[in-house]
Amino acid sequence: MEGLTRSEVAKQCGVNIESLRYYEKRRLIDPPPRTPAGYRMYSREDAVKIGFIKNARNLGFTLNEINDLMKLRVDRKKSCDSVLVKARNKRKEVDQKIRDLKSMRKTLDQLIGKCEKSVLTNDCPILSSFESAKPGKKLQGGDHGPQKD
Amino acid sequence: MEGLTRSEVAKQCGVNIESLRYYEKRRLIDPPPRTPAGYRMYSREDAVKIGFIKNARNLGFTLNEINDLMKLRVDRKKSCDSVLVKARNKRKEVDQKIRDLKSMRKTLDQLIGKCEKSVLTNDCPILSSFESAKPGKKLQGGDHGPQKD
DNA sequence: GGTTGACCCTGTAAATAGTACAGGGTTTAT
DNA sequence: ATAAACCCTGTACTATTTACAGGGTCAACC
Repeated sequence: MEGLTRSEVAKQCGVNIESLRYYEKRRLIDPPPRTPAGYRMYSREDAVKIGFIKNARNLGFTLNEINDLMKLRVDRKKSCDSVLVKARNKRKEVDQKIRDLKSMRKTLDQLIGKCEKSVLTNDCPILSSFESAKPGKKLQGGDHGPQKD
Repeated sequence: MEGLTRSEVAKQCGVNIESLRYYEKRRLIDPPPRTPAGYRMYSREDAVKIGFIKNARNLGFTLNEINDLMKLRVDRKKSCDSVLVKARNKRKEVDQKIRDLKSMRKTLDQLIGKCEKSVLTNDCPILSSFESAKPGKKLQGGDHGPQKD
């Protein structure tokens, strides 16, 4: 019987053992086949999927969004259109996240630089990391409301 | 009485009204002063802080991590050393997140490209987004266990 | 002054994501 | 055969966020 046990997958992917059961319950992964004793046996593809989930979660995607991401594939049955729309939206989100993180990194670098030169600052410089969400500026039309499928 | 009400801050920062109470309970923000009737009145700095929290959450930081980030400042009282260590660690985390997101963006671009050309395929290209977490490769010594402060 | 609607307060409960644990079975090794 | 290290299930807990019920306050309008 080829396959990986729960703890093996968990170790390789850096997730908690229990999360695997949770992802199964949430239907992010298919229920893996079992050994005669009832032990789950994960395939290599399962492990890849789980690694992906772990990373995407770490980047702030919800499980629902991750499910969407994983369903993004070019399917013979459907036209590409819905996939394209979703992929482009995700791309925009990812792009914004990168910009925000770069901004944060820049701020951290400045802080580190000051620290190395022992320049004292009592205010918290990192708070000004995000130009995009600075309050006091009215957002025009940029409604960040709940995103639907 | 100068200040912003709960709903004003929530609107400006793009957070749910109720989150403000939660952040107060979790001590990420100081309890704001109240009007005679007991209404919370947030300062501009509160709003900046809340906007920061919102963004950092969106990037996958936990509230505890965000609290750490907000406490990063060069203080007369303490030596810079601990700040330096923390800032550098955060920088590393941020850097890794950027790398992961870039990898994801690349995959999305490939998917979009395929989709635009209507190249039909049934496997899910997005799963290969994260080279950094590819299972099947033994991590040597790189224990990604729980990160401590 | 009274009423209405939009706001605020509190406490509590739900939903999502993840973890922990109890009570028990299985595998492996000695 | 017995101990250690796994696995199973169900359940219950944390963290973060959101929703709701029951009630008070404010501004406007008649």
